[in-house]
Amino acid sequence: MSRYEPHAIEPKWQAVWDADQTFTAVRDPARPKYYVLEMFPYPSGRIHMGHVRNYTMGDVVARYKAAQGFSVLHPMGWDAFGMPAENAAMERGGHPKEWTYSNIADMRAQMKPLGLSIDWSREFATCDPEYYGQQQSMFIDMMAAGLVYRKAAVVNWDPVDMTVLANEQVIDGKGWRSNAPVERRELTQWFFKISDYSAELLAALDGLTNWPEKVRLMQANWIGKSRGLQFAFATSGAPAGFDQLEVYTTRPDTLLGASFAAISPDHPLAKHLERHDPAVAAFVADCRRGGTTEEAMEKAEKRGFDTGIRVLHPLDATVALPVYIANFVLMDYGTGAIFGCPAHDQRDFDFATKYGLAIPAVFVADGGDDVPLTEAFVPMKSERVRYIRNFAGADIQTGDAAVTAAIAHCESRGIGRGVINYRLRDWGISRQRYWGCPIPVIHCDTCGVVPEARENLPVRLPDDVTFDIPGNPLDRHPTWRQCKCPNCGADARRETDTMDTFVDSSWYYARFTAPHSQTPTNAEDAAYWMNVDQYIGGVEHAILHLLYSRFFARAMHATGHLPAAAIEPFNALFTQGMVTHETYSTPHPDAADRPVWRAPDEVIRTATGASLVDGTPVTVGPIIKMSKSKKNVVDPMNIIAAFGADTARWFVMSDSPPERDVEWTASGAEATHKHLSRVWTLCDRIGSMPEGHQGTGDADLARATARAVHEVTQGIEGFAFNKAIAKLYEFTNTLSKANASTGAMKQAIRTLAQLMQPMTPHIAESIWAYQGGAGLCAKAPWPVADPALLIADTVTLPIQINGKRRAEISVPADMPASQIEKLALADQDVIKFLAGAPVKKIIVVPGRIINVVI
RNA sequence: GCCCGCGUGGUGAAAUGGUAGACACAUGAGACUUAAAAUCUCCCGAUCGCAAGGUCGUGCCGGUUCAAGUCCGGCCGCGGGCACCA
Repeated sequence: MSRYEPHAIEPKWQAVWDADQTFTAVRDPARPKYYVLEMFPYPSGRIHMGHVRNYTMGDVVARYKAAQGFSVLHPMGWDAFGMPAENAAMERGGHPKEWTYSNIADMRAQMKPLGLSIDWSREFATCDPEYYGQQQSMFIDMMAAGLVYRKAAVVNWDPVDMTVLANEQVIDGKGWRSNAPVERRELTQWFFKISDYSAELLAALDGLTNWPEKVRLMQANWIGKSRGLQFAFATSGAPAGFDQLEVYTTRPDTLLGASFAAISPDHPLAKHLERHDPAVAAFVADCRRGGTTEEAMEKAEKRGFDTGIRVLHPLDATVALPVYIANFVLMDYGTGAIFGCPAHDQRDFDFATKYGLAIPAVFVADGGDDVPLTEAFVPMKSERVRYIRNFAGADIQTGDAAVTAAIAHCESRGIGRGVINYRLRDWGISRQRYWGCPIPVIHCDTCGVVPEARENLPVRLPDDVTFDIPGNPLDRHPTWRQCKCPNCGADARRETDTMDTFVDSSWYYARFTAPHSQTPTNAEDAAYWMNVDQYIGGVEHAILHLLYSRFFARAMHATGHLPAAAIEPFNALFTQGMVTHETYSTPHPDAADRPVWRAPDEVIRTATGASLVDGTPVTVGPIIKMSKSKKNVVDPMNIIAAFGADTARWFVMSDSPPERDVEWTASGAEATHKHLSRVWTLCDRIGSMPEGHQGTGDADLARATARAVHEVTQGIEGFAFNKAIAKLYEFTNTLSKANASTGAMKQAIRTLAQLMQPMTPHIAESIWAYQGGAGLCAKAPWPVADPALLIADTVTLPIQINGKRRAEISVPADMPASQIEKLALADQDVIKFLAGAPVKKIIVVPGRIINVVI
């Protein structure tokens, strides 16, 4: 062995693993399986440090589990559909397909040098027709199972680009590309019936005990279960067919505070009135202007239109309430109609104030008076209230009990019923885009909307499209739309919407179990490999991707593509933190408030400050997620070129716990490289020890080795890679100072190589081979610590007097507490501190501590 | 507004209720060198002290306990998620 040269050893071992097919996943019924998956990347063309961290984590788990004897599946693929490819085509010309596949080739080439234990034979991209064809086939199955439907839905419409925009693409109410004011437009869209599964998706969260609590909570909030009363107002003056108005409320206890009713502009009654009354039409049209984004909603002033219709209060038929069309009432929650209780709901209060409606209070703060309100009184959890218009029971004080009593009371009087409502809405998957999976349906004038025939799948995207004009290229393609109805054979038109790319990523984990199957999945492979045992990715996917995947697994089970055991596809989830870096900037020559961002490799960083090469002072800014816009990115390729993959892998796993953000620093990367060099030198030194060398430290070294094995194993098992690495530092330091026999030293460094292998596989293989390890380190069984060696024979116990540490004694580990007590009280320091004071109590925690209380 | 999480040295961080700061980064001192780099060694929470050692110290205030970074209550600060959801 000479110097540590990662560039020599890393490609060498990668070639060895390739030739050996070390990481090819094999369905082996004799062994337990382990499926580890990292969220697959979008092929932007460059890998970044976040990828390195994510895939290294997965790789540590995969390599560790393989060493434990599991049959491991660790695949990689590409989430390859989506808008960036179309944007690139619009900006630079070219074709999304070429752009995407060339990016995939680039990124694969950047990932391979990391030495990840991936089974590349299972690789696919979601834009492969072999993949999206299977997706189309499942779409048709889901249609047959009643899980797909079409309905008109309101979308953000960019009138210049003639396209639907996602909410994120609407900035200040304008299209991000066209800068044109976005309109709300009603389009007929395809939906998945995820809401059928609301209750189940919520209830099953309880079983996901190996998911972060935070993610489960976010999903629960997203599904948004609420309990309330649904009842019908009797109307007067309403058009025929609208003699009842259904409303939903979570606060039936405030029913006596009703002063108006309001319906959504999209409510059937509003739509009916719109057709007959130009004033209503104008108001409703006005409501529809403006985007559907959060900001647009928040800024929108509450506005209403009095329809002239009245409803009778269900508890007091002498009270008639006006019915408004109101812009703040949502059609797709509850019934699209509400009763307004201004005294106890801020929105209703604002509305009532604006339109001069009554504000009758139902309750007041306990001890308070029924005085006119200046804002809605919404009691906090801790506040007690006194009902002044209580209809349901005598001494109801808390919200929940009041609601329960109110529901029971109303039900007993025949007014409505208690219902459970969910916030979760059906999943709209239509996108008016080219670069996505075509929705495999056909519009026929006689048969209506029918699924494409199976034998015609995949419905392929046409290659001859252009992006020089706005709109969906599939819409204006000269021939692609034309087809025959699979039902009657008449001329028909293809659907030109494509699917949301979240559909693609909702089942890729299942496809990895049989990536070349002629059906979406293969029963034996799915049964063997599912579920994903460990899923790893960013917390930004905590809601949508993971919820859609949970729904999709259920839908795949319902349509016979996954076993019942796989309806929760991810047994364990880990959400890793981001890779961050300092930001650097210099003043802008013209605009002082606008900094010029500087990349780390332009900046010379010292302990006290930073400057450019020419001496220009640089402002060191906050440590934030690496991003192109702030230029605070370090290209993994540069790090690999400078120090090798093992250094990059070790560094991203050390110091910070994996769920937290990790800051990339140049000094840290260098220090990691130095450490690996020291390990290399140590290996060299041990390798050149004379054969029969004897030392006095064999027993100590054996104990240190056992402890290292134990603690590194625990660290990896518990996703505490930073702690595992700290133990490896400790063990390396111990080993380099040890005075033991040649055989013991060699044994210890082979174990060190094995323990390092999940993190730094290349240097581990080199050490393993050099020190006479059998076969590949990657395939060697994980070391097991001898439990006898983990127990120390003597322990040092601190002695506290009244909780303050004053002395310590060393005793045999198995000494009984009574004897430790005597020894402690006989200790010179203890006697000095007691100064003759009587001992009230003495606590001996064996192996831990002694506390003397005086 | 609602729901969650987090506050420990100059820095990243450790710590089944039981010796706070393991491990590492940075800084400083030293060895080697003509010199530098590389490498190696040592110090490294604050404060008093020549030292031995003492006192204080995990955002702030209080509580439980023989013992609290850890448990409980109340503040302050930071971060995340959701949000006209009736």
